[in-house]
Amino acid sequence: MQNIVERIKTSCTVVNINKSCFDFLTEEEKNLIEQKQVTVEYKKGEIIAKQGTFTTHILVVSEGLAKVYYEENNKSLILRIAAPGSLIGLTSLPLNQNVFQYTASAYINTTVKLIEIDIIRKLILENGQFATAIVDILCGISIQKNGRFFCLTHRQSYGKLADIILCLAGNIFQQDEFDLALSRKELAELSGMSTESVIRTLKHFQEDGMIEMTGKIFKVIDPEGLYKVCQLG
Amino acid sequence: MQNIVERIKTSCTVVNINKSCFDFLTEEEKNLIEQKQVTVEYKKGEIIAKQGTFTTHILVVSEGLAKVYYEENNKSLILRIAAPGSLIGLTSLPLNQNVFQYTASAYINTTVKLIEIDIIRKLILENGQFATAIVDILCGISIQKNGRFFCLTHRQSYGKLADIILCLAGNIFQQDEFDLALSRKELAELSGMSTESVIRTLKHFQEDGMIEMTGKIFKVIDPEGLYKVCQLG
DNA sequence: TTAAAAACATGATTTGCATCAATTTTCCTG
DNA sequence: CAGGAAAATTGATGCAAATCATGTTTTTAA
Repeated sequence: MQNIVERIKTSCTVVNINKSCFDFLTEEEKNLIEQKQVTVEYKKGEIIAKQGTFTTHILVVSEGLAKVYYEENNKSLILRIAAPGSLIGLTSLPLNQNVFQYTASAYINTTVKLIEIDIIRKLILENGQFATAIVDILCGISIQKNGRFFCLTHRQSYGKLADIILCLAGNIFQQDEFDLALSRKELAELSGMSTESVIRTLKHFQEDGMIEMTGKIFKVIDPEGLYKVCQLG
Repeated sequence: MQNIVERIKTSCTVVNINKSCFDFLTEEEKNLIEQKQVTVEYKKGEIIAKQGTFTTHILVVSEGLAKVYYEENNKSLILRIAAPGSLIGLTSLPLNQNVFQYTASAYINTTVKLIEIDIIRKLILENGQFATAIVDILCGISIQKNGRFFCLTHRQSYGKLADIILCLAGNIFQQDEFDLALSRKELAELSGMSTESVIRTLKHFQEDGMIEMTGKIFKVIDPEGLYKVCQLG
């Protein structure tokens, strides 16, 4: 299963990072960061960063799972899920954009490291390898977002939900069976559909033998089938 | 009018660049680029870069207007409009992502400069100011994409079209009256709706006195009104 | 200059999905 | 462990917008 899910490329909501940008720092630079670094723990549901507030620090998710979403007119759009290793707040790097461009909240209990954004700016200026790594991260987020964008605008409900399920199994939990931390409502928000539709569609998938559910325990039985649903519907 | 449109922030499809990243290069570095630089002219409709092909060069739009779109399953999603000054192909900067992540084609006759991507990579590594400028551009694209993403997923037809019209007037043509180079079909593609719906909605806007149309000559009469439509519908 | 093709327009029909309404189940918390 | 709240479920209804069908105008190219 693991192989299958890995093989299948979904418009996933998570960006996987192979190598941390911090690996490219010198000992001295690492110290500079660690000196001023602060670690904060957030409980499930708490807001980690609020859109529109000043970005004084870049956030590094070290444990847990965060939801990164854009807000406008009391509506929200989930941009991505930040898993351990993800950076939050990079879009505030430009000096004329010194405010969070999105909100981040904790799906589950989440630990975050805070690094002064000016230090990051300084490192980009001074360490080419680090700058390259940051560029790579930004490009990765961009590519992932294109896929998700396409998914939410061009697919219909079955395809959208199938995509999210494959993403959760393949990228977040990385196994075919997992205890879903998200409610149906959150699943709905993630796939851009109504809660009721999510429930009906999940039931359908179960009846077709593509998934199994016992409460919040999910099991993906037929990833290839789900993938086909993505492509068609 | 110019003031009004500038004041109104839309989820616009264009990224405006105040300062070029190339301004941060030394004379020597500029020469390095110009030595190997090639200029190519594309006719209306021609493909400038095709998704999936190897990115050997970064493209700089110097004249004209290009459509940047993501393709999948014979469907396409317009990511942004590249106006003069825009860079195309930055998402291929990561070494493990050496292929165009989207297609670009010319809306109208367009002139493009080709710069070897390895030179750009080298400059990011060596020139911190340049690296910072590239990061800024990537962040700008990201922020713009969030707005567009939200617009296409959370607004309904009236709001989507109003947004695009404001964007065209305010950011691309930068005046209240302009000769629209795009067909209704292209307008539909941009706003993620059917051609017929675009036609009907435009008619509505005209009847409500918000715009005037004579063939392809567009005039925005009531930008505030259109903006309200964005917010509500 | 004329034929063919593309773009524009408008009315009728269909449909995917949200919304609404009403139960049942699960999960907390005092 | 009880009872109140939130979450999950199921069915009925409504609607925005796509699709279909058909006609008109404009553009293009031979």
